[in-house]
Amino acid sequence: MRYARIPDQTIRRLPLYLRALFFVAEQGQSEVSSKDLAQYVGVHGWQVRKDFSFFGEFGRPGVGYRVSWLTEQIKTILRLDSEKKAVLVGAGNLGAAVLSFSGFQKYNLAIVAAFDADAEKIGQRVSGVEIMDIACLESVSELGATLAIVTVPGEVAQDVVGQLINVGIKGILNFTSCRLIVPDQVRVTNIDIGMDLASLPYYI
Amino acid sequence: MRYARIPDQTIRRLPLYLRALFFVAEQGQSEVSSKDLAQYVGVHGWQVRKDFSFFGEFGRPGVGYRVSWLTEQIKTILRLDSEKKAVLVGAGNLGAAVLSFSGFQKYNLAIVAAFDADAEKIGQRVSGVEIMDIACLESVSELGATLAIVTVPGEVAQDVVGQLINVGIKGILNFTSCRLIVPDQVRVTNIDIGMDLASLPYYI
DNA sequence: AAGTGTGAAGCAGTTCACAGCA
DNA sequence: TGCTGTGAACTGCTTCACACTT
Repeated sequence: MRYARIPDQTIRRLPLYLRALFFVAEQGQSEVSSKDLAQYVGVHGWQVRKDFSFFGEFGRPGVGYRVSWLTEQIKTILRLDSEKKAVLVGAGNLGAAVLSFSGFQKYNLAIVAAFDADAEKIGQRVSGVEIMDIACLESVSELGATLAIVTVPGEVAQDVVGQLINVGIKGILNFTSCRLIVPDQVRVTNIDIGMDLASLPYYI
Repeated sequence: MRYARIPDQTIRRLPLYLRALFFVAEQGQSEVSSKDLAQYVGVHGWQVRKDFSFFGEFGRPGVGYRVSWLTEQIKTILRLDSEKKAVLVGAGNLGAAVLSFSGFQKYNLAIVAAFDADAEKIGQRVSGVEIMDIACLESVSELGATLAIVTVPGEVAQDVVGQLINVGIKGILNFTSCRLIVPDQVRVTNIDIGMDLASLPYYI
């Protein structure tokens, strides 16, 4: 099944497997079976094995998967084998909370700069990252950042995103409740806290 | 097609339609076509019509959908026609950012209390919500809250969630990077910022 | 003329069952 | 014996085409 077209759903599960592998490694395990890995992710063993089978033969029958090696494989597939740089735009409450978040490192991600329009905030440091003037957004290309986290007010989101694309940003994590219009080569992931909470009552 | 079993994917799109309807209403439109609504959500018109067809006949041929009426229908389906109460646990950076978020109201959601373990924070008010001692979590049942937002450190997440379920919480918005183990009647939505950002490099 | 509602076709992802390997 | 890898069956969602309504 190697080298076939990879189902989108499989790709979406890979980060979950990676997170589970971090957890398994912390427990001190060096081998893990598809069944155990599946349990941490909330799927079945056959789903795990099928997903991996699209990329090659990762495991050893009768034994399972070597945790460290599998981790590297998935990191490589997800392009997390080399460090990726991200910038944050909008250093309000939510932006500052994201800057203080320490969980990016294990994915080889680094926030290298933050931007805001508020003169009060410019020059200040939040969690070791200096807030720069949003008018200086062109410096993003020199920093080599390809990812952006957008935590600005909704009214300016589309405008900011247009500028980000101009300076070479290819992936956007959008915390505003606006649908962003971007060219095909740019990927957007939306996190809409209000909508996510509003999705729950249906199921209860 | 009315009264058939509703596809899960359809349910997941309903909050997106609702958000789009809020936007359309703000523009002052009172009617909207499936094609226009689809554009705001990023799907095709036939998808919108098919989704709505599971619930009944919502539109008028040649005209479109009445914005206000359709909004009410979707709110009813999603159980957002009456106010739902939520509590927040963990008033750190991220928790405070969520408390200051003003986008819950239009979904008929209200954060009625916040909890933290830090004695320094207890008694303080953040965005009009008083921080209470996490030891007093049982007061949640008196408040009538059924939803919870969990922004505590990962190490205590599972423990906190166990307590929340004991006091009647049925839906959880989980911001920690831990998989929560909950009974079948409890629904969890996970937001893992690190993992979400880590998903982007594959596509670029 | 414009736009909805839906049966049927097509496609993608999930699940199964089991052969094969350590 | 235990666990992986995978063709084949199955399931469910998406897409289409068009009859029907205003």
